[in-house]
Amino acid sequence: MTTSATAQSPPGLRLVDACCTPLLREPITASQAADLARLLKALADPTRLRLVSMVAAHEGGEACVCELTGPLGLTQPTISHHLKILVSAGIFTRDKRGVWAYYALVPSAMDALSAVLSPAR
Amino acid sequence: MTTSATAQSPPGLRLVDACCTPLLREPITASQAADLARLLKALADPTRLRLVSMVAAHEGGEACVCELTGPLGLTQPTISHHLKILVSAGIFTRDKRGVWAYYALVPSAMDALSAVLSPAR
DNA sequence: TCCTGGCATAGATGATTGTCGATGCCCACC
DNA sequence: GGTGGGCATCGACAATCATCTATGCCAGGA
Repeated sequence: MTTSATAQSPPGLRLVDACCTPLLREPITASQAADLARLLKALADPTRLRLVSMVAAHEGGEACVCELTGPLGLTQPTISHHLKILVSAGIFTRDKRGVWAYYALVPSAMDALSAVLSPAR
Repeated sequence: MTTSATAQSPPGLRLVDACCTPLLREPITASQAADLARLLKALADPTRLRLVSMVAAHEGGEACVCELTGPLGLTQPTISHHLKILVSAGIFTRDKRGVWAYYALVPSAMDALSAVLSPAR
């Protein structure tokens, strides 16, 4: 049984707030800009982009920390730190099974982000 | 005649590099991650997001600095600084006409970014 | 030619961030 | 109950960043 734990914030909530306002259609408000900037800031790092890419492409769509530390050439605490940021932003989910912590992508996250940034139709 | 000036880097070049690699399809390389992170970092700021939104929604798709300083409540040098970052990232173009400098969105920029972030089809 | 106004640059400063080593927690297995 | 390993947290440090004030540059009008 999967005991999901340590939900630091409603997953993807501020994402929904930032979403659905086309960005290029009309001037966004200050708070909308702040929310969207928080989400983009979580992605605007080479290590975190590689984490997203590796987890998404991994078999089963999930991976544990021990599988991510090696290829990136960074220490385990650093990887854990980046993963925490991605979870807080609503991009990743964390599922602790036994000793291992499995991280997986929230599909709607990248979907919504892509929609906000795409030119208004 | 529009005398475009101060092209600090090939506009949108590193954007094309980062583009066309779906991110979620297969693990991206370190240099691809660095390029994409540079682009995202240029957008991951509330002020710059509002600038993008305001310019895109402005009539004619362009705006001069004097039209952007007021609504944001920041000083003119700060706005110029953010605009320079957006131009360097290939997101904005700069066109100096007489005393005024007009900034406009590079359409393909947000297009490409949105495509990279969208789930692989 | 001398102002005036729009914009860019320079230098400084406080805040945020990415990374590390050290350590603590918790689960599973002897 | 003790032990080992996977992972998170803590504290520190260097680097980057967003913002400001002061100043310089340049085009257009008096």
